[in-house]
Amino acid sequence: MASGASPRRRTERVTIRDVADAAHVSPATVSFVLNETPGQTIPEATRERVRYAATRLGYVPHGVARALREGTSRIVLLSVGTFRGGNSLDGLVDAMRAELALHDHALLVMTGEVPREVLDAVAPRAVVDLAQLTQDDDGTVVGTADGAGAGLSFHTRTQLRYLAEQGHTRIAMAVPAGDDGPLVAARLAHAAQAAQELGLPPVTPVDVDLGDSPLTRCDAVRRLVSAGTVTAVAAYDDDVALAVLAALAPLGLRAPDDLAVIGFDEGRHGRLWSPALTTVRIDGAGYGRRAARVALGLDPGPWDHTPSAVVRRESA
Amino acid sequence: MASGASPRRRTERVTIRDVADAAHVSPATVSFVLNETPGQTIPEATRERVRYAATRLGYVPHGVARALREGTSRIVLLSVGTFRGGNSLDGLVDAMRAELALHDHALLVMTGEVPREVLDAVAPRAVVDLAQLTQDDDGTVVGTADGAGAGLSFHTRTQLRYLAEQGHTRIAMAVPAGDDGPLVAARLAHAAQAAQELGLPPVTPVDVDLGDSPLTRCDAVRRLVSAGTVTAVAAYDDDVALAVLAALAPLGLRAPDDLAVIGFDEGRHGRLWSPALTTVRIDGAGYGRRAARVALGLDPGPWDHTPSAVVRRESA
DNA sequence: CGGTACCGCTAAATCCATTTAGTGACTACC
DNA sequence: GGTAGTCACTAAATGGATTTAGCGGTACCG
Repeated sequence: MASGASPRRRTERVTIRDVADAAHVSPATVSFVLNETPGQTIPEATRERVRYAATRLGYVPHGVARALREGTSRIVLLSVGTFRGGNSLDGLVDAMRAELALHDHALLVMTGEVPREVLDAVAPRAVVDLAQLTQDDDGTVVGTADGAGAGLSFHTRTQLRYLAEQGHTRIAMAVPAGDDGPLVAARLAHAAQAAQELGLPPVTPVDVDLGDSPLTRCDAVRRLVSAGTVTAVAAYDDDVALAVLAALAPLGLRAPDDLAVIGFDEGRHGRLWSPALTTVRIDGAGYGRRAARVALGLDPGPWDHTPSAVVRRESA
Repeated sequence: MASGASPRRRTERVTIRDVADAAHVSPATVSFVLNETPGQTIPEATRERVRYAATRLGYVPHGVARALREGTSRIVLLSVGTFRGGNSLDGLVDAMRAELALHDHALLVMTGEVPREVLDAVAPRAVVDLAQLTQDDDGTVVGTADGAGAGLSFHTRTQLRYLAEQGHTRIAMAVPAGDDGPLVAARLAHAAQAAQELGLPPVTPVDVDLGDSPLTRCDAVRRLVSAGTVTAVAAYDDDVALAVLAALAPLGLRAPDDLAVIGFDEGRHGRLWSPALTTVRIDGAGYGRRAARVALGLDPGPWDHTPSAVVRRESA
């Protein structure tokens, strides 16, 4: 059958059949060779023929066909949600990509929710949600109790420890107003835990309005300072920290003397500010590698993150 | 590996065959009805049966299978340089998504280059590069001269016009040092063109180092000001503008009196600065809609972007 | 009445890689 | 000699939707 009379080449695509024909074997054999399928006994001479033909023709397996057969594509989706600004994300993505590449997978990074149509068309091997990943409680998902969650809590401790070392004990944590996402909750929880471990009194949560109203921001900060309840603010991230710094100036206050401010997950703007923002630099690579391995169902291996470091500048 | 449980778990997926059986027709008929394939004569009674069965069973066509058959998935890939671009990107993405949804397509946003494996696994209908519209029908690039380019040039003119209205004639354009990307080149070209149209002398390009070296930044800015060659700076984007502002302070200079500074594509930080950054707000929606239509091979229709607006604050 | 046109629908091919079941040829061992 | 086992490889099924070719029937035209 399949009378070779009319090879209707619709596409230019080189298929496994082309390789098979060129190497004088069947498509099955080609698949076995190229995938190094275990349990097949194929002499080196044949393997060589197949590989040579594949290379010569420039054969690349059709990802879609493979996905149909295998059930999922060799893609992992990373959903970064509304995660904005943190520089550690770059490192995380790079490391994740590298680790996935070792296992013949690719990484697709998306912002926000993953729409069903995308899920359906891409059929990713796994979906990693950054929010879940960083969640403390051993998630249903990729995060494990001693995994990323512990990592985040670790970095929050770094942040608070620095303030404590500077002599601060009455500390607030500034979080973006109106954000009830899991990341905010996680940060507050980690702060509470870290405060306890460091022998500090509980941190006060403070909402900071990141919107267009400077007045609201100033209000929140004024209340903080005038009440004299706190001497330092650990911010949710660098953006929040900058908002706090921006609110200080019109009040005639200045960091770090009137209020020490430390950011988190170093961004690109803190450096430019005056006073320059002291913050915490997080190396995302460890998380990335780990997330990749978990996503593929592999043993994540030992925890290997680089300790977070305080970037000491002027604001704290 | 780590499993005795049968991996042969049949998927619960409802296929077109299930719908066909339930509606007592063939899969072909189901396909015709659900896709409203033109040229088929199917009585309303049958259509109703099919649609009812599909709804009742919760049938969703398998994107991968469809992509295999059709040659491409119903996904359009948008490749952006970086997530941290201007805010207009949000509007652009939203509008693009909406327009694509009208045609039963989904949008996938990626940072940076699209790796070949992803291209291969997703088989997108088209790839849109933010810097240059490209279509991936057969790998050919279909950048349109009056595409995003014309729009960008329009906004650059808005930026320069504002400075001209404030009485400035000697103007520099600050671009990120070390970035030789197409966007930078385009901005400079547009600025040259706009200057000519506005009857201004040519704008001076200035490299601004966004890296960790404040000294370099200050140098560049000092040269600008002390030479007295320019009185205003139009920045490549808000980040560059902030870097310029940050360089002014240690020199004892202040915007807008010593040097007027205007940003571009309003970001989130300019508002916080002192002096607050005057910038240009761009509505990305028009571009998004257009990009979507071009990607699908439809008539893009007339330009429908909202005119860009100057966000007047303090720095210019 | 023969021809044709259309209606309503279906069988089967197609897209491409993977994988199961198996075949023919050969060797090994009792 | 016969059974078993290995080797080297292949045919065919599989995944699910789309689409072409076409079938049996009715209606209409000349």
